[in-house]
Amino acid sequence: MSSHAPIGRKVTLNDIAAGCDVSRATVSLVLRGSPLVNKRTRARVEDELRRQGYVYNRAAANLRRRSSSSIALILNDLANPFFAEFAAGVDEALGAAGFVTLLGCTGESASREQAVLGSLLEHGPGGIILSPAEHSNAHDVLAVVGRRAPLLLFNRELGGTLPEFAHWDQLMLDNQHGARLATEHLIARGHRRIAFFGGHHDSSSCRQRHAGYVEAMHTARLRTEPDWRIECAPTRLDAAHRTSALFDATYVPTAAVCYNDAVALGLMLGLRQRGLRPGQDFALTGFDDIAEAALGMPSLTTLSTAPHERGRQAAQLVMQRLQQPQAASHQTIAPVQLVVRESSCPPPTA
Amino acid sequence: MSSHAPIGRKVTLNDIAAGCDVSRATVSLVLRGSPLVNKRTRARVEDELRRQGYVYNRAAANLRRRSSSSIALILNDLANPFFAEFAAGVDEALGAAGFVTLLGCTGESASREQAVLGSLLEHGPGGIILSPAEHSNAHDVLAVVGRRAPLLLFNRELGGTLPEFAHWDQLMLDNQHGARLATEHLIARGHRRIAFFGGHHDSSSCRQRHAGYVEAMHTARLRTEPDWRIECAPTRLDAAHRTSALFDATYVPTAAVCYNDAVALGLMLGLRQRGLRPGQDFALTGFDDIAEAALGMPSLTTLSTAPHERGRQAAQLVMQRLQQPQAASHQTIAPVQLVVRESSCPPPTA
DNA sequence: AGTTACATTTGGATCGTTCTAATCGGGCAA
DNA sequence: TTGCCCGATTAGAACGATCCAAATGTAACT
Repeated sequence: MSSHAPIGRKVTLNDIAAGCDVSRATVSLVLRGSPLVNKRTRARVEDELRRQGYVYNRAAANLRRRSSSSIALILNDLANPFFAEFAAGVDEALGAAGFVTLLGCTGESASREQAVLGSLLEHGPGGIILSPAEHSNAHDVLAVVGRRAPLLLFNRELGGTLPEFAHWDQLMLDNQHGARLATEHLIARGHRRIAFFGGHHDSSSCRQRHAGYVEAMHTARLRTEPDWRIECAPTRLDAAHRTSALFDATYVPTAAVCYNDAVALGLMLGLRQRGLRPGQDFALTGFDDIAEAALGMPSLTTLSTAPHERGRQAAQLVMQRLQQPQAASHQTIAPVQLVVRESSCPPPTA
Repeated sequence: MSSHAPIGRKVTLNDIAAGCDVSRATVSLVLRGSPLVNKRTRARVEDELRRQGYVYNRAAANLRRRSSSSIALILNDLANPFFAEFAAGVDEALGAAGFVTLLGCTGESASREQAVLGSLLEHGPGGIILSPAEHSNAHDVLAVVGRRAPLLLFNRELGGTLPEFAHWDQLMLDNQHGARLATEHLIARGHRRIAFFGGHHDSSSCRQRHAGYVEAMHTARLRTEPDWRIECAPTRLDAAHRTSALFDATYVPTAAVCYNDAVALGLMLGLRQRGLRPGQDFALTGFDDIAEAALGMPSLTTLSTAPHERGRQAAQLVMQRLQQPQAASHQTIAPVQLVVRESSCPPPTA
C-alpha cells in the first residue's frame, strides 16, 4: 500500500451550512435538487455555494450511499487506434451519464491485467469493461473480480471455461460473418486461390475470422490449402516480413483475406518490396477500417467496426447492467460492414 | 447530480475483525504493514482477509486521510495516435506508483473541457494533466480548477493570460527547434523554396513550429513568401485537399515543412493525385513520428517526440509536484529528434 | 382554543477507513 | 508490594456526505 498525496483544505457542507445559517442536511437537499426545500433558502444556499467555491465530494457521497459513479475500462493496447477510438467512445457515453472512466492498460500482459484489475477494484467501480490481454483466462479474472462488480467482456473471449455462476456480459464483433463477407467478395471478383493472412492461432478473434473465411470457401466449393494460412503478429512490421510465405505455397494465391488492417497494410508493403502492386497484381482485404485504410495507396477494402460507436455501446451495456443487476447475462454481437475500396481487384489473369 | 449504481454487500474491516477476534484498528494496521502488530496476529488476520475475499476501500481511506490516489488525465483528442500513446505512457507510470488514471476526453471543445474538469474534480484527483482543447483559455480553466489540484499543462499553451498566483507546471515539446531542424535539413539538401504546410494559425504549437521554420530560413538568408504558408486542419483529409494551394504560389516551392505527420501523409496523397512522386519530385517533412511514418511509401522524414515516454514524464512531473506542493512551478521542454527518411529528397533540378 | 394538515428543516446515526490516546498484561528493578 | 517500561492492542472520534425519524412553524378547520 503506497503513500499518497495530501490535499489542501476543502470547503465542505458544514462550511456552507454555517455560512448561511441552515443545517448540513438542508444544503445536501439543495445540492441534489430536492423539491422539499423552500425557494428562498435554496437561493441563499446556492449563493453561498458559489461564494465559497464549493465542490461536491463524490467519494464521500458514494461511501454513504454505497453507490459508485465510476466504471473501469481495462484495455490490452491503447496505442492501437482501434482501442483508442473505442476508449474515446466509452468515455463519451459514460461522461454524458455522469460516470467517470477509470483507465487501465495491460499491454497484453495477463499478469499486469491481474494487477490492474486489483488496483482498480479498490476504487470501487460500479462496473468493468475489459478487453482481455492475449493469454488472460477466465479463472484468474474471476478470482480477482468475483462478484464485486459486473463485467463486460469486449472484443476477445477469455481462455479457459468460466464457472456457472459468473454471468458476464459480452460485446463481440461479428468476426466470422465479416471475414465471410470479405472472402465472398473476393470470390465474386473472380479469385479462386485465396489465403488467410496474419493473426495468432490462439486469439479467439483470429479463429473466428478464419472460420468465416473457411465457411465462404467451402460454400463456394473452393479448396483451402494448409499453407494458405499464414500466422504472424498483428502488426504491420511482422506482416511485411511474412509476405514471402504467401509465395512459397504450393499453389500461389492471387488474393488474401487479412486478419486486420495493420496486417493488410504490412502485406501491401511486403508486396511492393517484391515488385508487386497491391490492388493490381494481388488483391487483399483488411479488418477494422482504421483511419489509414481509406487513404492508403491503394485504399483498402475492409470491414468497418465503428470502434467509437462500439465504445458508446459498451458503456450503454454496462450502465444497463447496473440498473438490472439480476437480469440474465447478455451477449451482444456487433455487426460489421464491408467497405469495398481499391485493394480488392480481380485476379490479373481474369 | 445524476443517480448512480448501487453496490452489493462488501466485506469490511469490521467483518475481518469479527472473524478473527481482533479490533478493527489492528486489521487496519496489518493492511498497512505496520511493524507494531505481532507476527502471530498478523498471520491470523491475513488468513482471514484471504478467506473472506476482502478488498481495500480506497475511497473510504482517502476520505479519512484526506489524500488522493488518482490523477485526472484530460485530453483533447484520444483518437489521435499521438495522444493515445501519451495516455498509455501516463497510465503506465501512474499505475506503477499506485495511482489510478481518471480519463476525460474533450474532443477539442472548450465547453466540454469545462464540464469534464468539473466532473473529474468531484472525484478529488490529486493532480491534473491537461492537454487543452483548441480554444480553451486560462481564465476559464482557472475558474473551475482554482487551487483544488495542481495542474500540468501538456502540449499546448492556454489562450489568455494566466493570473500571477496560478503557478501551473508545463510540459511542452520543443516545437520551434524541431521545425528549425527539419527546415535546416531541407536547406542542406539543396532546397531554396520551402513552404510551411498545414496547422491552424491560432494553435500555439503551430505558431512555434512556424517560428522555427522562419528562423532557419532567415538564418540561411532565404526568403519566405506569404503564400508559402498554407493553413489547413491537422488531418490527412484536409491536407490532401489543400495541396493545390502549394502550386498556386507565385514561386512554386520544391519542398514543404509540414505541421505534423498527419498533414504530411495527406500532402503525399495530394501530390500523387497531381502526378507528383513525394520523395522524388517534391520533398517534405512531418512532425510526431507516428507509427505510419516509418512504413509509408516513401517513408517520412519527421521529428520524433516519443509520446509514450512523454506520458511517463508527465506522470512523473505531477507526482513530483504532489510531493512538493510549494515548489516553484516548472516548465519542461522535451527535446525532439530529427529522423531522416526517404521523403526529404534533394530538389529534382539539383 | 384545540386539532389536524402540510411544508420545511434538522439532529444524529451511518458508510469504511485512519488516527490519537488510552489500555492491557507482564517482566523487571527498587 | 509498588512503580515503570514496553510491546501489542483497542475504543472512539474523526473524514464529508446521506438518510431517517422527528421537530418546527404556519395555516386551516372544527
